[in-house]
Amino acid sequence: MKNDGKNRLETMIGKLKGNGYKITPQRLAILKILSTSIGHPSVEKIYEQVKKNFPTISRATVYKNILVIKDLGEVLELAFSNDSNRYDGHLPHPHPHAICTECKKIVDSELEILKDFTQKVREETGFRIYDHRIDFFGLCPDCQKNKE
Amino acid sequence: MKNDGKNRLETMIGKLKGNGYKITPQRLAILKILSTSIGHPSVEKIYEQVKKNFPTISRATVYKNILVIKDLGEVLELAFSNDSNRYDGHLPHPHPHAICTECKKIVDSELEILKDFTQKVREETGFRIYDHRIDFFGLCPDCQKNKE
DNA sequence: TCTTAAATAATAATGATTATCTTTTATTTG
DNA sequence: CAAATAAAAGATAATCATTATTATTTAAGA
Repeated sequence: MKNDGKNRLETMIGKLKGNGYKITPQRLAILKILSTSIGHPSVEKIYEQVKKNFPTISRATVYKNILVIKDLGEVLELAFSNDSNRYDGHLPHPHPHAICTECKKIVDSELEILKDFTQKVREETGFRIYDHRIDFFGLCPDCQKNKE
Repeated sequence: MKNDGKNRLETMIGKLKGNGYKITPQRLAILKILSTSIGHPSVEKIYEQVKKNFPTISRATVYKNILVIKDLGEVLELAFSNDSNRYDGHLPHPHPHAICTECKKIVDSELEILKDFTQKVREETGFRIYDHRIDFFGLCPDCQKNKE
């Protein structure tokens, strides 16, 4: 059973309060976006969104809030070297993604064989593994159509 | 049967010549390092190495050469957002890696189930997939020992 | 050997993210 | 409820790997 945005938001707020963080209006606005977005927004996207209600907000505020929420394990950061980071506050645990190289869309994936996979890597390399990053790159259905 | 460094080097040189690129001493030195290293060196590591024989070499030369070789598909680039890129000229096709978060060691992995994995993502998302990036993060055996 | 397009080397520019610092504000406590 | 204070916001500067630029040098074919 997946958490809906409401529950995610409450979880996030609870975690922040429990760790002594204040709930400011700007922070709340950022939390709302992170908890409800399934499109893996960038800082810029979040900034533009929040700006509608808080015209004086600074990009730095968005960055700092995301850092706090990330450190509490409530948002997954997908960092790219040549593009801005993208954030998933809806499914904050590592999971595979399909990334469209054309429109930069990012789609979640849930794969059962992932556990076997991790176990195999463990056996093969002797690493103690505690995180992963699995991205598949290609064309999403929309962009495939547009290329015809 | 894996290519040894020698064969890899010859393959790279052939591809460069075949595409009208000149073989300069600096370029050759970079090719040699890329073709023989199994440790996934960074630009800085390559730069320091080449500098021993070519004290006046510029970092820009290393960057530009890697770009050329990468565009010819002869080196795999592993880009990180908070760390320098790392390069694999030994196995230039996408494959899973185990990355030590302590010492930054990068170990190759060959996994058979990868094909099933990719097929599953294809079915699940409708993407036309042509590339992937699979990283497992953790502690390598050496760093596990040092933590005891 | 000469020619010329490409490569090198030095340096400036880029751009996302982080750091710094002052002002403002959420929350606690008397 | 007001005052105190620690944290957050906002503005702006700094960072740092990578890319772009430009003048000089050089590999390789004629």
